[in-house]
Amino acid sequence: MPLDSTAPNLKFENPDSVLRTLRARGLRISTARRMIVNFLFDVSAPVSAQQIAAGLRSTGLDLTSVYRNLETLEEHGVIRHFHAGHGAGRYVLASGRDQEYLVCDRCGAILEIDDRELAPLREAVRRRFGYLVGFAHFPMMGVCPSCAARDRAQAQGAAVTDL
Amino acid sequence: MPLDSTAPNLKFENPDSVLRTLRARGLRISTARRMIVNFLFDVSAPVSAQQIAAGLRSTGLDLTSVYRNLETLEEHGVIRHFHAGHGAGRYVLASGRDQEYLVCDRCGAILEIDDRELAPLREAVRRRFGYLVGFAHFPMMGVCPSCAARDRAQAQGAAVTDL
DNA sequence: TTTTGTGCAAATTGTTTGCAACACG
DNA sequence: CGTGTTGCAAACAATTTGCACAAAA
Repeated sequence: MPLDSTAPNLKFENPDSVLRTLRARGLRISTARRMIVNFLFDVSAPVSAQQIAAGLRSTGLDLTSVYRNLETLEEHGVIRHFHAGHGAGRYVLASGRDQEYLVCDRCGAILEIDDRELAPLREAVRRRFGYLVGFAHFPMMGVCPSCAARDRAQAQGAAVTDL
Repeated sequence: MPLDSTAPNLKFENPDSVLRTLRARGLRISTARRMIVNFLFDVSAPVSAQQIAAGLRSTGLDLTSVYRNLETLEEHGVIRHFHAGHGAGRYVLASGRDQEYLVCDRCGAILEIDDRELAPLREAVRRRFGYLVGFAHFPMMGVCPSCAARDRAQAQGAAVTDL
């Protein structure tokens, strides 16, 4: 089980199955709720509350309602959120799998990783330092392959220039 | 070299050596500056701007000045800062070593680690995912040994109760 | 005396809260 | 119809910025 699990990590095929689940759990299906769930299905990538509100601006949806809905959706296990470095939290639909993340400091690229892939790494940290780490809520931050390549190219250029 | 290195990572024996360095770099030694440097030496632990301002409240030091000084001190390589999960950034004196951190989600405990100790781990991530990760600016977050022990104790108690 | 640095007020970003009106079931 | 939800205004926390004044060198 992942460290940050509070609510169950459910999996949904489509927006309606999410809404039905919410209904079954005693929540009402407001238009705001429906729009947010649809939006998350459409983008199918981690987005901020602002981005959701912006994407749904035309409908007059309020940022506050976005935050409140994200909170309830997360409580009921249909979404999750994590923090990609500085800046706003990112919300994603639950996938049924336990995912952790690798985020690029430079370009913001997000690499989703099945938590089993990082199990050896977490285990190594546990053995060495006694900490039970997790990268689902606070991802590992670093430089992605393409930014690293760009860095190397620049270093190369600089070296030539330096001659 | 650590990923987040911008300014040199210097090492100082005492507040005055810091101040002399700053002076040598053309900065003025204001009372605010001196107090902040002294404070960082006194606590010798990662602290927030608020904590610094609070610790020096009696002197009428303004939070804004704390932030501005921390910024210049960092630019000149005498301090560093990192983000321990939610909440305010933490500032520490530079140590001459490259350090990374492990932070407890629950109790906030901070474990300082020489970056060489995490080199194999970073290397494993690089090989497997291509990302060059670092834990100096965004530490690994997890549950520290004592919180984990407490969790286990509670689980034990719950299990007994559940009978 | 010339900059550099300071305090104070105000703006910014991300997020939360209080409350009256509203609408789902 | 009743209570879960909404929008709006306001509060909040962390941090930044503008500006006139103070103080190092």
